[in-house]
Amino acid sequence: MMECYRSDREEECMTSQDPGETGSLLLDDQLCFGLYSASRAITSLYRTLLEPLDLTYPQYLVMLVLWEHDAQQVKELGAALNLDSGTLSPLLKRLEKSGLVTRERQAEDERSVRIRLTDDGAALRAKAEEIPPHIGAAMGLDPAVLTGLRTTMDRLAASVNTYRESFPPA
Amino acid sequence: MMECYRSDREEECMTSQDPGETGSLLLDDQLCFGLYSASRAITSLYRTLLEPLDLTYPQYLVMLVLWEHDAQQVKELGAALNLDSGTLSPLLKRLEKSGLVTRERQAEDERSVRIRLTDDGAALRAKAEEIPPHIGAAMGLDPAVLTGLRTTMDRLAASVNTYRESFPPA
DNA sequence: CACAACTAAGTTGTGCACAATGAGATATGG
DNA sequence: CCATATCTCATTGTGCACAACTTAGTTGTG
Repeated sequence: MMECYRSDREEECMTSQDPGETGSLLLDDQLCFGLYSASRAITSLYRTLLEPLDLTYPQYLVMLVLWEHDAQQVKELGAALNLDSGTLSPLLKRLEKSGLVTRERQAEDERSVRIRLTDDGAALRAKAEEIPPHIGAAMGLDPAVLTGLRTTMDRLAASVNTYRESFPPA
Repeated sequence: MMECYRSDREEECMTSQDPGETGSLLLDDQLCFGLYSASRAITSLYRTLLEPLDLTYPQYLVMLVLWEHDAQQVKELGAALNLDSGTLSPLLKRLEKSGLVTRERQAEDERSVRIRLTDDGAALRAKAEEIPPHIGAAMGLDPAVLTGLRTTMDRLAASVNTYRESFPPA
């Protein structure tokens, strides 16, 4: 896939020779597609690493948030991860069924549900400690590049979201 | 949430002052999560931009591949996009139902199915030309950074995939 | 107080991703 | 030749994402 693949009838390689062109249907998606591919590759690695913990990557993200700060509302988890209740509600039910969290309606505001780690959920943190080093090793980037990349990603997401929210421009 | 919250047993705030530290549960995911967020933000923008074309982002990617090179096998599309038939088969059926592609079994090898653009599918390219400029504007990165980022993403995906394929290391 | 506006969470429906499995076609070795 | 392995695609099942909608609770106003 990184080389130009031949179909059975023609060779139209060499399309990538137009570096200044950011508006073509060829080049446009090379960054977006690269990002999309990299994101899927990382999720795939997490799938392998998280299999012993019986967690998916989004579930692991929720656990990370809770390990940092227990007993949050669904709304707060959503704000932390940019996920809405349509994604979180079923995910949290699965975590509850796995015995890692509890879900209880708040007495003071019956609309909201507070998510708390169970003892098992809190204990799982120890096993999770083994994961970050693998991720670091897998990415194989030196810390400076890594830090810069994180900043760039944050800015990129912010910029893209701003653009989208003010769309259409008219 | 953007301030440092304490866990229930240690205070590991200020970890971002430890650039060599790639192994904590706090820091690890800041890059992976940033990537995941950026990828979703971009997909979300594509959703907005692609709505008039009645395409999803993965469908658009398939169309991009076909616009570059028509009449490919499912297997070839899969190689180009790193997607398997479990994802592509239903997606291609939806594109067929939309009238953008045709799917026909090859006579010379009854196992394979060749995907071809219809006239409508080929014509849609003109409308798609309007999309890349929006993406470029939304990302707001200068071309040099953009090119570097693309290279980094490719290397990252490759590195992560290599690591995952040779896992467990034993 | 009544009632509209708002909010938090859940539900429904669509469409990826991906593992696992299966069916049918083709290639290969004995 | 024929048994078996391999290949290509499709199917099934699970779990995100996300839009659109619903339900129930809360708040603000006249």
